[in-house]
Amino acid sequence: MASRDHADEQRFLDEYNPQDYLSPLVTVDVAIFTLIEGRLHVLLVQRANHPERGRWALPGGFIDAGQDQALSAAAARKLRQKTGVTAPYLEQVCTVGDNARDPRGWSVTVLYMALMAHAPTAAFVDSVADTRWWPLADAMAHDLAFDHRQLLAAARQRLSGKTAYTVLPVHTLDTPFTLTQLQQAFEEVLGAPLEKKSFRRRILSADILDEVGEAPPPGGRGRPAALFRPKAGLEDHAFVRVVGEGK
Amino acid sequence: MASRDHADEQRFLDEYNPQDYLSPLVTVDVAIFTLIEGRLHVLLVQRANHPERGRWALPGGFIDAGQDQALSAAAARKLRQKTGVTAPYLEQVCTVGDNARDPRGWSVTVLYMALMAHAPTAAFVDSVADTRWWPLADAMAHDLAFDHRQLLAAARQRLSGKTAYTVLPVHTLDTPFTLTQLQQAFEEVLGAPLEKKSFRRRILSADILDEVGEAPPPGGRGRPAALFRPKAGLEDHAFVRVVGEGK
DNA sequence: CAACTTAGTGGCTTTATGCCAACAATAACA
DNA sequence: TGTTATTGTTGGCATAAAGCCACTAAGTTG
Repeated sequence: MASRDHADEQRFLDEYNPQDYLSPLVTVDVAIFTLIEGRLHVLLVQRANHPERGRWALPGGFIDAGQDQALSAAAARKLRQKTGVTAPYLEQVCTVGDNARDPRGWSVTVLYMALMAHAPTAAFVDSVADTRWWPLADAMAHDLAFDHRQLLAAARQRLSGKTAYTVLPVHTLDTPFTLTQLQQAFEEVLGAPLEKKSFRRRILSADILDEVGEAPPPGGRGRPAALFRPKAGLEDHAFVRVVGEGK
Repeated sequence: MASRDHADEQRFLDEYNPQDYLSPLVTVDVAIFTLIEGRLHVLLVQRANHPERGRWALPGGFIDAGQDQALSAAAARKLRQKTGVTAPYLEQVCTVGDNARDPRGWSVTVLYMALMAHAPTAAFVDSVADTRWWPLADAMAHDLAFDHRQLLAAARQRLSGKTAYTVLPVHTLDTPFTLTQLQQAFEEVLGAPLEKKSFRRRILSADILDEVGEAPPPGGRGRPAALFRPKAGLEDHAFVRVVGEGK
């Protein structure tokens, strides 16, 4: 009976033709964030094809059934094509699907968020046509393709939300970095100032950074600062309490 | 030029035929949790069709382009069909997609998690064929269809993770409830005992419940307990700190 | 060496939770 | 009508992690 059922299933699969069923369009989009001169930026691409040709949009597109083993691989591929980066911080944010967001009909997009340091990507991004880093506020104010404005807002919210109890902004910095730089990254992401002593105590007592030397002070003025490098596995670290509830 | 482009796009859309493009299969699955006699249960359905016929699986299936306006509507529909419940707590968990999870080829599933009280659903669920509440541990130990074991694990993890800083388990109880019942729901979800005083202080000072009377003690023994009903908007409440870090 | 600038710390306050013991309200029972 | 058992509720101090603010440290510039 089990084997009978198995033969049954085999026959079903042999006769199965994907063309017979109409699936929604499935895309993957990535909101790639970085810090440039201390400000949050997001990577946008000007659409070369219909629909919404000419509009700026999040990098993304269809899944390549031949190339992509899984959704996250598809997201990583899009990201690699636009930035050259192969191992960024990459996290799934959410999936949006309905019959109105794309003129072609029912469509589904899986949204990812990525973080990376700017310096190593700058040259590559410059070389990719119709692709550039936008200051986040400008991007949010702009009229993006499809529902990408909402997608961007969702990614941004995930970023700040998670920054409250993790060390996500680490991934937007070049290593090594100083604690002041890290704090500024947090402040930019959270959109609010943090208290120096509390911040340093929180980060240092979490034991997630290795001290790796000293940096000359920025602008040549002031005391040199200790440099740190993230320890392995720090993306898993979750604080028991949220940061920045004072004032 | 703008209108030229617009006409251009119109022509593109007129000529667009979805059949020309091969999209992955898209399904929506829902992990529906409830408490029965204090223990976490999940709703499973025995598959009536190939593939994986006869295996138990999470309720779910294809999007109905005619009926479903959006992904969340599709999830709500599946849930309504199996439980009769129209307004449960429903949250998107994640989306899994690859070329190996379904024998028919590249497939994507959007996983939702739902919470509901048991009593109002019991009769309806009983009346639906091939559908029943499984104790969570049994379900996890069972050989479910496709990758539903992993999906179930992901939903379960979201549930306990979020319970640490919200009041999610409220949605698994009939209203009104006592604080002891709520605490027991938390403990079952978290898999660890909580301290009575801390728990009560935390919940009460959050000001998210309305006191609505008194309940006779369970089993007729002991002091009667105050009854509470959740205030509107309590799903948004997030505590600044995680619960249950002691011992 | 004084003035300025940025990094880092001391130490007290505040907030939220952990912990444990006491107290309160009911039912069953002697 | 106590007495005991059972469950709900609260008091009060200890502890953990943050907030706050002033002060010290280590450089540069002139």
